[in-house]
Amino acid sequence: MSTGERVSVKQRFYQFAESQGLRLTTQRMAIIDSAFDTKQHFTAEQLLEWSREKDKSVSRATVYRTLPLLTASGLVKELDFGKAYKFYDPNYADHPNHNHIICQDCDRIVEFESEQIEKLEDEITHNHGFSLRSQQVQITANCEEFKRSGNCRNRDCN
Amino acid sequence: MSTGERVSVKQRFYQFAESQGLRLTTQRMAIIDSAFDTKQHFTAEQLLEWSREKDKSVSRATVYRTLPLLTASGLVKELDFGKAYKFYDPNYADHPNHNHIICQDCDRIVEFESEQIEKLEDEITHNHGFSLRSQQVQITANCEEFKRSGNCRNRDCN
DNA sequence: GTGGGTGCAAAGTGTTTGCAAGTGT
DNA sequence: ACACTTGCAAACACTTTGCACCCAC
Repeated sequence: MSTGERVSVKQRFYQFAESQGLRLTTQRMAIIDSAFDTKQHFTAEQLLEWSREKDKSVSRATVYRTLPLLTASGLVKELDFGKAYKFYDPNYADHPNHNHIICQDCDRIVEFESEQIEKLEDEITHNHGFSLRSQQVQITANCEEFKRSGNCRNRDCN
Repeated sequence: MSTGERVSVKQRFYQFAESQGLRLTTQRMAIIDSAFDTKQHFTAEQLLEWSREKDKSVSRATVYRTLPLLTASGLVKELDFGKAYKFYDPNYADHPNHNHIICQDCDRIVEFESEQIEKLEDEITHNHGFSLRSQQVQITANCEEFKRSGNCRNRDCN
């Protein structure tokens, strides 16, 4: 939650970029900073918008060309919630095994971790003769509160 | 695994169709039969291909117009494995909470169930103030056997 | 200086839709 | 007969790419 934590993730990406010999253009820096200055899940379109606030010259093409670099670093994860567009999650550096509850009422996405589920997944995977590489749990849910009152306390959470 | 089981799922869809007042055109029947005559996960394109084997007049548009009917019945589930196209799984009638291991080496998709994971998911969801509507676990895995020998015993499984 | 990076616009890809013609009930 | 369905092709929405120019190293 601290700012220091965030900065360090960004720094980690810059290290990754350097190790790959990637050039640090102003456009790339605007995109990278936008991606790691938030804890929200974002879409390509949102990332473009944020990046343009920092550097008006950023084009959609460059955003799409930069996204694979972000995911290749392992610091951002691509998520597919079944919509036409993908979401990107910048919180995997700190919480590499977190999962998601997607509320159908308020469109909120809540993250959670469970060592017990991780352990079971690992067991099951090995029992089938595989080794686990990555995992993902998506829970689609409703909140009763929203149904009753037309509002939802989870709206404030994020 | 018995044929009887399969037929009954198909019957269940026909009941659903009737209850919704859907007309049973020859095209629809070709598509429905194709969907429920397999236990494999399929894409829209594969479903079109199978349906055309039964009735050459089936068009891509009709397949795409029928897929939402299949999922609306609850007997087929739409799955997103992060590819450009979606997969459809006709095994949800018998195993409504099953999950998937996706092997990166042999592209095999293995299904599994775990009451323990279900229970944990339910707990976690309620603890966050939600009620669970549906869930989905996707495990991406490697099989060591394939890496060593260039082959994979799971290739035969399905 | 030069090779990687960029913006633009065109192309791609899976999916959806308007419309006139066809068909199950 | 009438409303629901269909095939076709055009339209869509998101993403990718070819190309000439640009700029970080």
